[in-house]
Amino acid sequence: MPSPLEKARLNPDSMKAKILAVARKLFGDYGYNGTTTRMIAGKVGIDISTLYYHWGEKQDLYEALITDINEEIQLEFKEVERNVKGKALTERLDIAIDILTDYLFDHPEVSNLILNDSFNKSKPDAVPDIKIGDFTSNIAIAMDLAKSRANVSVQTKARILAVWNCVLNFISGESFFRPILDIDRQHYLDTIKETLKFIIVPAFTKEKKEETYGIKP
Amino acid sequence: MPSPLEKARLNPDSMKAKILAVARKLFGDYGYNGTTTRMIAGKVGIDISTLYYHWGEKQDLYEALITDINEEIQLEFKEVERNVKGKALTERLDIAIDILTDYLFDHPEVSNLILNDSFNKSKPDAVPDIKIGDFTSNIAIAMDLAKSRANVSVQTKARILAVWNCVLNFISGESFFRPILDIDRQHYLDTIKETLKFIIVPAFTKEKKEETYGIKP
DNA sequence: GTATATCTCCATCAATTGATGGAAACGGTA
DNA sequence: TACCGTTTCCATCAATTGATGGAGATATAC
Repeated sequence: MPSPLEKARLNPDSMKAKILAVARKLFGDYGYNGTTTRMIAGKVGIDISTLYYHWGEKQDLYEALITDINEEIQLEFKEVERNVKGKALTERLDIAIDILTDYLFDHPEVSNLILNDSFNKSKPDAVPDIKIGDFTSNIAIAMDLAKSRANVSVQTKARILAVWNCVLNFISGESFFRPILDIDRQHYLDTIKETLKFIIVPAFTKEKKEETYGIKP
Repeated sequence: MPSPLEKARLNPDSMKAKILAVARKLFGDYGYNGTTTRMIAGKVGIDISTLYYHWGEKQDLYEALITDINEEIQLEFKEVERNVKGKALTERLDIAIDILTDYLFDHPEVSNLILNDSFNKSKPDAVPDIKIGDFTSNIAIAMDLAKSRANVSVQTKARILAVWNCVLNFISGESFFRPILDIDRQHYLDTIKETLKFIIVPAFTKEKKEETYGIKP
C-alpha cells in the first residue's frame, strides 16, 4: 500500500501533488510561521478545506514535505556517488560541486527549507529534521576523504558541512548576493561553482597530500 | 538629541534596552513571524502594552534591532581592519577569522538575524536590510585583496561572501552541527576556526600568487 | 438512471496576535 | 500633602489563522 507521499509522487497532476509543490515553494520562501494554509490554498486555487481534506493539519503537510525533500537529497547524493566513482580527488570534488549546485539551483526551495529547518526554532517540535548529518559521513566515503564510515574525522566532517552550507547559502541568498555581485543568473551560477571549486579544491587536495605524507594528524 | 536607539544604548538597565536585548534573542531564535510581542513582553516580565509604550509597533522594534546590529557589525569590521593593518596575507586572514568568529560566537543571535534577514521573505517589506553588501568591498580592501574599492572583482567578492556565510552558518547552526560532530562547545569553536582557516587560507593565498604571477585573470 | 464514494466549497469556530484606551501605580517636586 | 509627568498594567478590539462540519458537486460503478 503506497504512503500518501508515494501516491502524490505517482501522479504529479493529482491535487495532493499540486498542493505539495506549492507548499514547498511557499514554506521555502516564507518559513513555517510565515506561510498560512490560506496562502497555499490560494496559490493552488482551491478552498482551504480542500487542502485540509487532502493533507490534514498544516504540520502534517510540512512533515510530508520534509520527508519528500530528504528522499530527494538522498537520491542526489547517490547520483554524485555514481559519477565520482574511480575519478581522481580533484575531479571528484568538481563533479560533486557541479551536480549539487545544479540540483539546488533548480530547486531553490530545497536550500531555503534546509536552512530554515536547521537554523530556526520556529517550527513545531514534532516535525522531523532534514537529515543532513546522516549524509556527512557518506559523502566523506564517496569522496574518499575517509577509509570507513566510522573513521571520519571531526575535521573532515566539519569541512564537508562548510562546503555544503556554502552551496546552500549561495542558492538561498541569490536575491541577496546577486545584486551585490551585479551579474545575471547564468553568470551567477558559474561564479558560485567557480568560487566553491576555487576555495574547496586546494583545501581538500592539500589535506590529502598531508595525510599521504603523514604531516597532519 | 539622542535617537531612541542611542538612548537605549546609553543605559543598559533601562526598560527600552532590556526589551531590545530580549527581542534580539527571540527574533533571532524564532524569526520575525515566529516571535510574538507577547513572547517578548513575557520574557522581559512586563505587560505587552508596556512594550508598545516603549517601542511602538512590532515592526519598529524589529527595525531598531536591525539598525543596532548593523552598527555593531560595522564596528567589528573596523576592529578587524585595525588589527590586520600591515600584516602578511595569511596572518590577516587568520586574524579576521578569529575576531569575527569570536564576536559571532558570543552573539549568536546576530548570525541568526542576518541569515533570516537575507534568506527569507517572511518579514515586512518596509524593514531595512542588514547591509552586508556594503561591507564586502571594504573587507576586500582591508584584506588587501583588491587595490581600490571600485576594482573589487566579482570573484573576490564572491569568495568573501562565501567565507562570511561559512562563519554565520557554523554559528547559527551550532545546535545542528555540534551533535553531528559530537564535540563540546569550546572544541566546536576551535574546529570552526580551524576549518575556516584550512579552507580559506590556501584558496586566498593561491589566488594571491596567481595574481602576482599573472596566471589567473 | 440511480446509488455510492470521492472531492470541493461555504459558513463558521476558537485561539492567537497586533494593537490601543484608560485607569492605576510610581517618583520626584514644591 | 498635593501635584504632575512618567511608567505600568488591565480590559478589550479587530484581524488573522488553524481547523472542522456539512451541504453540494462530480465522477464511477452497477
